[in-house]
Amino acid sequence: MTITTIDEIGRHVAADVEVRGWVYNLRSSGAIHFLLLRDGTGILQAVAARQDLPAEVFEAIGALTQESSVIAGGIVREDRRAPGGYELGLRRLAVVQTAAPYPLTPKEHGVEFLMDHRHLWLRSSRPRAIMRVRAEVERAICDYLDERGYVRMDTPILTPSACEGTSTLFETPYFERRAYLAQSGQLYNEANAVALGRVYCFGPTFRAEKSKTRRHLTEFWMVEPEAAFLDLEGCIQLAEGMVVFIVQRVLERRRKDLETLERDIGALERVLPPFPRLTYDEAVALLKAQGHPAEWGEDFGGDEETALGLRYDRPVFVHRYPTQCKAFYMQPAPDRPEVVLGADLLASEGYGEIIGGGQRIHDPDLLEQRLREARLPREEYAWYLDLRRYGSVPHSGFGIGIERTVAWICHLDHVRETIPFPRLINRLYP
RNA sequence: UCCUCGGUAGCUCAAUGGUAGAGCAUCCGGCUGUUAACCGGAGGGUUGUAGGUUCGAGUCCUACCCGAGGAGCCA
Repeated sequence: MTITTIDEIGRHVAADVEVRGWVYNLRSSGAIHFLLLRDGTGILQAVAARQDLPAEVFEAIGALTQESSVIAGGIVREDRRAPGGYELGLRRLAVVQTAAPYPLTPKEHGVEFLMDHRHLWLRSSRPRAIMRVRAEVERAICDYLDERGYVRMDTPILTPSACEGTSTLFETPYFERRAYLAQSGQLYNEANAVALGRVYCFGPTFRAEKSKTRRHLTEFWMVEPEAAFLDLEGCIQLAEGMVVFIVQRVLERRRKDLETLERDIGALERVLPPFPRLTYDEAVALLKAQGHPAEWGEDFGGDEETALGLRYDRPVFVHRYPTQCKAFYMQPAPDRPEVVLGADLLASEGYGEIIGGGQRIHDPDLLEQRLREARLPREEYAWYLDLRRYGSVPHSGFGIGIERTVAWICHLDHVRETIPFPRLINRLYP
């Protein structure tokens, strides 16, 4: 007798095995019970025939409730009538716990109810598939960067300054002072990149914006690579290679989960280099031609990002945004200071921005000037300015949002399904 | 903060201003190959909250609360 998981059940045909898991569903026909078991790796039909089991065990199976935990033993056999092609002919069954009436029935539920029961909802097929894709995306990103000599250096979550930009931060007491939850590892990454050459951080970020849209969370995860001696072109190539690598890896290792989600796999298979590139100027012209009220100098809204992303069958880079709508540290183009050497990557199928980044200012005088123009307190940035005083070099980096990337790859309606316990403006429980 | 839509049984939803119902879930019974199984029966309600109009309000009016979608916002 061997203990096995459901995903490996096919290796044990005709063997006596034990499966440990939970009751997903029970159908009964009087003298035969069909018990669907799940164990986190898959779903298996277990069949209990009256003649094969002691009467009390047969009765106990018939009385099982959804999500009761059990240890089931029996003979594995192939059967075309069974979901998945294999089933377990039950010989033994021990009930670990009989579950109370389970709130999530095998019927449709509304968003609010599901979100209130997120701790239970995670047991369902769809969230399980999404979580496996998310884990694969995270691992692919780390593998891609590790293979290219990038060193993971985690940046602080508690930070002293509230004045990094226009975004609203979460504030928290810090002994006798105040601290703020990080909205990016960007600035610290730049210090790290000068120390180790190529680095990345991978952590949660926090934004206290009152955004209520399908692409915003207040707590989300970002990977941010940063490299010394990297220009905008190198930065774009690094980002393009990463996105292609992620998609290929998910297609290779998590195809079953994409099928569970009924994802159009052909659309993902078309995500190959080179990605189209538009300058911001070209993007504005295209949007105007389509009737969008895009004005030069304004950042794109959700509708504009969606419209641009829908034009191509793979993600599109938009680069050289107006200096006025981007962060103070973005490097102005040498021949055209009204635009910066930055690029955003807009996902295909209308999913909007998944990557933002570019080249940073390396000239100390220019950085001081931009700090003044942005009315940021110089003393808060003394250490950041130091990076330009001691061996400053051109450098670049970008941030990729995990949740938006997973939502795009899984083709989900909302980023809240890409993280186990999403934090939204009106959602802190569970 | 603004706009739109919504809140009825544990869940998903019905109900011309006139007796609050169905499916699923739960409980009882039936069925030896079920596929969100099926068949029969039972229990289950302060219709988001507070007012108002009316002979009579789930339904109409006002305010508030909660949720969804979107806008603004979002280095």
